[in-house]
Amino acid sequence: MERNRSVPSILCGMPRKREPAGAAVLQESVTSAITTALFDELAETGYARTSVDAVARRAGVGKAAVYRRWPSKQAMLLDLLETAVRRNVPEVPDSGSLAGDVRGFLDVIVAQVADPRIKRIALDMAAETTRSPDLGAALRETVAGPRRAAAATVLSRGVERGELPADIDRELGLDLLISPLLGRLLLIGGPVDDAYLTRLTTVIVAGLTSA
Amino acid sequence: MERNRSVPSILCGMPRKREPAGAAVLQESVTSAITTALFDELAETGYARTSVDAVARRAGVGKAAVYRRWPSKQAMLLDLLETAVRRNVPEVPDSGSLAGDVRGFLDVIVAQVADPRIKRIALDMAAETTRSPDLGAALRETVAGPRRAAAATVLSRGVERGELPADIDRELGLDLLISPLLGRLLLIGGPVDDAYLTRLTTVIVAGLTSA
Amino acid sequence: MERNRSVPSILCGMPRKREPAGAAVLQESVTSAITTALFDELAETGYARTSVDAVARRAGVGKAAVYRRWPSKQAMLLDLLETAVRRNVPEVPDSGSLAGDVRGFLDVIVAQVADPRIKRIALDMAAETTRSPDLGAALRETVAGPRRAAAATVLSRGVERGELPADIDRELGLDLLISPLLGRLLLIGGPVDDAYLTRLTTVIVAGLTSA
Amino acid sequence: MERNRSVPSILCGMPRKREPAGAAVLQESVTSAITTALFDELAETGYARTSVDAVARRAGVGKAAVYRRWPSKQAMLLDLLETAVRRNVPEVPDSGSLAGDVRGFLDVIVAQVADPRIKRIALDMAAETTRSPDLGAALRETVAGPRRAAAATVLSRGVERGELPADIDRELGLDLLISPLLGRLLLIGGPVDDAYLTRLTTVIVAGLTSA
DNA sequence: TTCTAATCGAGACGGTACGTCCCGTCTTGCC
DNA sequence: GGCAAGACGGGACGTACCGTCTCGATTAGAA
Repeated sequence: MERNRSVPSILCGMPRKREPAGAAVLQESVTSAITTALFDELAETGYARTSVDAVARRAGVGKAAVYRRWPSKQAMLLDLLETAVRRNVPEVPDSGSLAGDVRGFLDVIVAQVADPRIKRIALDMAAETTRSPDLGAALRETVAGPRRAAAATVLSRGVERGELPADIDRELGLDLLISPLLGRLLLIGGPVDDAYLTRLTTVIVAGLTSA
Repeated sequence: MERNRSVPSILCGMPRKREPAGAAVLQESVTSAITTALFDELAETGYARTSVDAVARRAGVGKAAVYRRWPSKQAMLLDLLETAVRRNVPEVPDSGSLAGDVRGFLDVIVAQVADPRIKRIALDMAAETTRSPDLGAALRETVAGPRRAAAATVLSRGVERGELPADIDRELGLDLLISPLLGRLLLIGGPVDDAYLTRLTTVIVAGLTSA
Repeated sequence: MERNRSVPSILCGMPRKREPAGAAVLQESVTSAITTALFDELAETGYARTSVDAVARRAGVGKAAVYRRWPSKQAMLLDLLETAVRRNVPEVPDSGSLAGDVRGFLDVIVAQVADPRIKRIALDMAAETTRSPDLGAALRETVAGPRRAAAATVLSRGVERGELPADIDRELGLDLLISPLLGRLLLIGGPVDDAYLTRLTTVIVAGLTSA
Repeated sequence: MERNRSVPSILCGMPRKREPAGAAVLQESVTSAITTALFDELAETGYARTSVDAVARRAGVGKAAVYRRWPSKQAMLLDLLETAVRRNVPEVPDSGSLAGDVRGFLDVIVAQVADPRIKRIALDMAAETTRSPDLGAALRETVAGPRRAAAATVLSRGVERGELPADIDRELGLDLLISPLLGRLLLIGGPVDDAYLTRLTTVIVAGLTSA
């Protein structure tokens, strides 16, 4: 039942307790068949048009097997996003300079959103956030949290090195590191190539220094 | 028949040509009843859970009246967004300084996304963009276009005043003006108050100057 | 407005009185276009699937033009049946013998139901009769009445000639003349050729004589 | 799954084969709830105005449950008619005389058409027959067939007893037994009481004898 | 090993919404 | 006023999913 435990409790009606006596256990083969089918279905039809029926059919699995693992279509999607995103926890190596660290951080973000499926689900979830505050909180904790922590490290190193003032506005700094790139990647949609990242790094460093 | 003409052709099957002879005409009273009902329904139930049946019922209107105007639920929503967004074309007065113009521009964005319904629909549409490139193009033209134009004006004035280098990277400049705030408003979700905007203005100006 | 006068008042919500003063008049060309289109539509799609919209479209006529003439789809159909049926009022010439008259009467019935469209509408109307007693009465008066009158003439001549007893059961006699053939034509559906009619004439005469 | 098997294949898209493995099965309780609701609805509103929505609502059942059993409203109605009609297969006991057998046969017909719902559906189906030859064939086989067989028995017994000539025209004899009464019951609509049946028996016997 | 309980695929269940079609009425502008 | 065109409110059609529930058959832990 680790599966359901990985979904924040807000998102599940009630995570099963269980395993009392002569119990059976969710078969991993079934779980992974569903996961694969879901990813394929998402890639083909998109989130809004993905149906549980279709996923189960594609996985050669009964619908009940899906609902035994996740309490709803949304929870299933969310769990998927989280897993995919968790697989790539941002880890920004100390490059020795603020500019290097900033560029490293940007590269990590780009790498993570490179998969268009991630982009889709992320946007869908962001949209859903406006309806469900609980979901927003869950996402902020599991998805945004680790990323902001990594960004905070970049800022801290800058302060330690003396490249940034000690009283820098952390909140604004984090936004400056994350938002411009994320906004372009998810909302604006223009190309994000090496040159762009290089110039973006420059202006972010300038911005941070002035903050 | 301005109604359907206002929807980009990609979004409707085919905008009606019409008015051959003694023709009937979509009644404005019905259109506005539907629009009102749709906005109310969106506010109450959210995009995903808004049904055409419910909108028609609330408007005291037959379902056919809806489908006579828009070819699908999606097209209806989209047209709505466009209309709402078009009602508030950004107009940044010349404040005499780059910092003033930047702040003015940020204020306009905040004002437009203030209505949480706009925020919802905007995110839903952004999400849909990842599935339908045509839709993305339409949105970029009608929604993003005017905003980027306003931002471009801010940059131009800065160059004229000598506050910005003449060879400034326009693309990056526009992103810097738009993305950080939009990212926070739509994706990150923290508070955006006067103090935040003031500090954001500072770092943007710093960033632009260095670009 | 003779048109609507021909529909029994039971079938129309309220037959127009009209022609009071500076009145306009329904154009005969439109009426006949509708009639033709209706017949064609019936022949192609059948009663149940015939829609007023389709008839009007085929006639190149506005729907209102139809509803100006008949209060409902059903009334229109009924009026049509009545007209078609009235065009061919049964007229059984005195052949000089009971057997000859009976055969003549049967021939008239066969001729009238020969058109499969008449058969369809007749059955549809019979079916509708079970729901609407008023319609039943109207049909009995305008459709069945004249036919039973013609059959009654056959019986009367037989009595006059002395071929039938004077106290013959008229009701049963009429049924015997009409039902067997009508039942076969409309309900059973087997072939009705000359030989069949000859033999049927024989048994009907035998039956009548014994009544 | 006998339900769908009982519907002639012409009427259903394709009767389900089924029961491959641990399969689900249409629940009899639901089927009978639908059947009851349908009969009630027919009695109240009549065939043409009976809607699947209303039947499902009255049965406390989802619309899908109906469409899982029958492919269309029409097929459902037809299956119903067949079932109702099959429940009462005509069985004419040997009364020892032709007149007695004829009267017995007439009584059976009257009994079967006594339920006005049967009458309605029968006429509706007869009407539909003119549009769909396949339906006509199906009805002739399942509905008319057994009745004509029973009538044939009456004729055979008459021949055996020497009351009828051995070379009697069977086809015409069957028509004479069935059509007059059916015509009156379904098409003409006058009263059919004991006296009427008595006299009708007399003329039919006379007709048969002369055939 | 045997028992036993939760698993499995399959799919029926009550619902809700979809987008289409038609009914009979109403509206608009031309004649 | 009639006319063609067609929008109107209403409501049924048949389809597709949702999330739940029910079947036998299978499988795996506890006794």
